[in-house]
Amino acid sequence: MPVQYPIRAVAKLTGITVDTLRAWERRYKAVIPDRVSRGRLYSDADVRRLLLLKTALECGHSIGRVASLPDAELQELARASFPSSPVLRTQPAARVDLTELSKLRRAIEALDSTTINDEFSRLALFLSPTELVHKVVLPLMRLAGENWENGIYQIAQEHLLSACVRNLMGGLVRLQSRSGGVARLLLATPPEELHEFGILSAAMLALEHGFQVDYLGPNLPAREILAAAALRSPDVVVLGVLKLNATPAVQRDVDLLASGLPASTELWLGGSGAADVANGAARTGVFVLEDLVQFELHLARWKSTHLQGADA
Amino acid sequence: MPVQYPIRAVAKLTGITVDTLRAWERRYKAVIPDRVSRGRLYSDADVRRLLLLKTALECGHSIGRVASLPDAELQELARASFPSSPVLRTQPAARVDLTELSKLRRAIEALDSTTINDEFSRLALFLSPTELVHKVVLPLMRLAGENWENGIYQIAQEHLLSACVRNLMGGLVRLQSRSGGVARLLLATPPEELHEFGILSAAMLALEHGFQVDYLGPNLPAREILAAAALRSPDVVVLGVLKLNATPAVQRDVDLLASGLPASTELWLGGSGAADVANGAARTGVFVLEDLVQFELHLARWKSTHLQGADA
DNA sequence: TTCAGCTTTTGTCCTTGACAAAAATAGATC
DNA sequence: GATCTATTTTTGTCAAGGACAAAAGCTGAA
Repeated sequence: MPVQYPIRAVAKLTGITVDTLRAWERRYKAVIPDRVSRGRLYSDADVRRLLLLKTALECGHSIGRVASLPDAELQELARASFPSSPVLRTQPAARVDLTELSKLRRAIEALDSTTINDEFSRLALFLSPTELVHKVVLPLMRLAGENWENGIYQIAQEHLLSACVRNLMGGLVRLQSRSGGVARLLLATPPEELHEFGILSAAMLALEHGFQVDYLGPNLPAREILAAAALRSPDVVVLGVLKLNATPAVQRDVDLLASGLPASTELWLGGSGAADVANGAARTGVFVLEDLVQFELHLARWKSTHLQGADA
Repeated sequence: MPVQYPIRAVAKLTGITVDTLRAWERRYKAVIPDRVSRGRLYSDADVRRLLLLKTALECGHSIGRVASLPDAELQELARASFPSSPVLRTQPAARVDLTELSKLRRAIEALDSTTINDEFSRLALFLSPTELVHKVVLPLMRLAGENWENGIYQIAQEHLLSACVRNLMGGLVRLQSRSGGVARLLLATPPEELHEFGILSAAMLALEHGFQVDYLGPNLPAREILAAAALRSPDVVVLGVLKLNATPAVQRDVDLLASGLPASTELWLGGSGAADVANGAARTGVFVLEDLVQFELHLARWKSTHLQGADA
């Protein structure tokens, strides 16, 4: 059941004027939407193609040249982000250029949310979700984390980047939700945690490994997390605990979770402060994962032990 | 020297489609812009009149009835129906929205972010930004706000809904970013504020009115906001101050902003606690806007007085 | 009153033609 | 060969008027 969009919706979706959409069709037959008695109906594939065409234009090509190219070539073209002449294209562009990241970095520093979102969606056009996570999002977040520690970034930058990444996450969630999902994870941090990056990165990684993710965000008291767990009945609750010296309040929150969650639900504690608070929580199914590498390993292990069949 | 706008700029400025603008002129001669060799040129007065017509429509009048009224009567008409909570007016509205909203409400209660995002983006295709804001986002937020006070909703629900609305905003930002926008707004709340809803709604409304919006999110100390303002050099800084009894800390933050911002930057304080903290801030360009209705009015006023800049 | 049917209103989409700003090309001069 | 100007092509945007369907308004009957 192919979803179809009327022209105005496509204009919204792609940011291309209705005038231009019609002109492209009339002159170059860039896309040929279905027609009903009154009006055009664009398919998902049409919209994707239009987005590709748009990025090609942004790379300096002219519509007349690229309008009739097949989709595959357009995709390739989008990879070559630089407006160099198509002939001189020397890079197979298998990986993301450093300049891409520096462009994003500058946008973050300048609090320029428009550019960040634009770049993200551009990259999402030709990177697989896996690549997107590993080559763009995680490096950026690591970088941001470091800069934060060095006092270069400020809260505003963290908020902004987090918001944009969550944006992206929304897209990934939609892709993932089709294939059933390996298992359901619920992620949050208790109050008093300074950063959202860690738990957000974890959420991205889990998504990318095919898990269903409920990302509740930072700053949630244990009572709330328990209530959410009751609603969503996840297989695992992941708690980000970054602080090294846990306050009694945080300790109590962790204990509350450990004892309040049903026995069938595992509790994973992530972050450098995780080991400290885990000691108090005597309970099976509690795991300490000090960094994202351990977290990812654990995800893989979980998959292999809890799944017999292969997944997509 | 009368600045004049081409039709597309007017469409962006007023939120009225180019088709509709032409139809109104053709059928009712609602406004008669100047003509040059090619295309219409609307004056500031024309734009103001169109804005008045639009508010008249939003008050339930039909275009055929009001199109030929003189400006003064339109103004009267808008004033007459505005003070009685124009947006919140329990309209006959659409019955469809009720089922839509209840579906969304269930999704929020169940913390089902996938469904929320899907519904939002689906609605965004068929509703104009105006409708989206007034008929979906604001009612939901109001509902959520109430339920929060009654203890039905919890922090998790607020976080989730805020995140999804921000997602939506991201989409609007991209659409709006094209033609420079009317003016640049920077929105945030100081620390200790409980809710993000108010300032988030304000951001949506501003976007919908064609302003460029930098949404920094909740919980930002004045120092950060000042730093961000230095980076983005906005025309207006909007600060959400919901709490009724301002703590000294909040008061100090507001004072810091009032004195730290350049003279050319206005400071708008929104929320029920705004009046309290504004007293201390002796400075021109400080405005107190107690609710979203006032905020929207102020936006419209700002547009009609400051409309003179060039556009792309 | 309420409700089914009819009429008017009104927003949106269509097509074709046109124009101007920008880009590309060609030609001329140093 | 390089630089500059003039001409052609490309391409986004606007216009006019016709058309249609969903919504709103209106009618008369139950």
